[in-house]
Amino acid sequence: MISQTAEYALRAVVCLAQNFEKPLTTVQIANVTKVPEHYLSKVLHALVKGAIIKSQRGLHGGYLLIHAIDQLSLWTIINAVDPLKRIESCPLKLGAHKTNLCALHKKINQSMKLMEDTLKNSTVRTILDESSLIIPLRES
Amino acid sequence: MISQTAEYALRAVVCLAQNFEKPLTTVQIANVTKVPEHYLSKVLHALVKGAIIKSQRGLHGGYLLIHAIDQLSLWTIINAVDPLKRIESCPLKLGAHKTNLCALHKKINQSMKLMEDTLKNSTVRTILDESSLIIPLRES
DNA sequence: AGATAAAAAGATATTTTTATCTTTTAATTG
DNA sequence: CAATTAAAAGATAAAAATATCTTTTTATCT
Repeated sequence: MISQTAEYALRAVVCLAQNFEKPLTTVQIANVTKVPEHYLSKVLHALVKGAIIKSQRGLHGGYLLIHAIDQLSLWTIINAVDPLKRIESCPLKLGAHKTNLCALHKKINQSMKLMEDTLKNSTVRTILDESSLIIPLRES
Repeated sequence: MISQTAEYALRAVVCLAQNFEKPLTTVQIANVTKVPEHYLSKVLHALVKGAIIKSQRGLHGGYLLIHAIDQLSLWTIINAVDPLKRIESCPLKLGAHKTNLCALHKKINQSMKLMEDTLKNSTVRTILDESSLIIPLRES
């Protein structure tokens, strides 16, 4: 439903949000998020290209969030690495359904929109603030 | 978001619902739904195993719906071929998050639940009834 | 019983996603 | 400038999803 890659991206950004002062390296993020290190490196790169985070090479380098955490939605993060594509046109390519999706695809699309809207309305800050005793990525 | 396989299953069931009197063969369904014939055969088989449809071999055989179309939800169909798995436990396997998901996974899960609920509340009848000029799977 | 129709089952292939490993490039520090 | 650190880039591998093709089994009809 949400790809592994998207889940990894969300973890990485939450991790960066929890440590927003200093750059974190791939290895550090991998340790906290439990994402395979080398795969994470690709995901982080996608987030850089998607302008969610920025990277700094060399000593004391690593990754930093670009956005304020209350401006950054889960949807934005997911979309940077693995767009949740809605149904824009008839999957069967029926001409008659071009402008108007049929009830089946409308309904599927609507259900996906609800999910999308929820993710659009959830900022990283929401996630950090809602954590009480259970802190994202933290064991205790 | 919804797998290709699930989309195919939905199309197949809608097709059967539109022709509920007589069994339709794989080839017939494939033609209407524009699903690759041999792949469809696997999907239909999964629907049989999932007790959504029944099959009849031999001459005049094919597939038939088992359920009344107003008892059958899109979710049930999708689940038979490609379960939309919600987040049941912490993907990081953090002990502290065992009973209580963290805010991140709660939120992802909640967004998936909305989608799931929409699909649970949509029956095949809803889909057929809502079609006015635009009929599912039909060109004109 | 024999011919035919159609699903079931199984084998193989292709594509996409996820994961790993290595080499290259860029930044920092002494 | 040399050494070190870390991201970027590229190459390869493994796994999962999707697709195709062939053979087998079961049912129907004459």
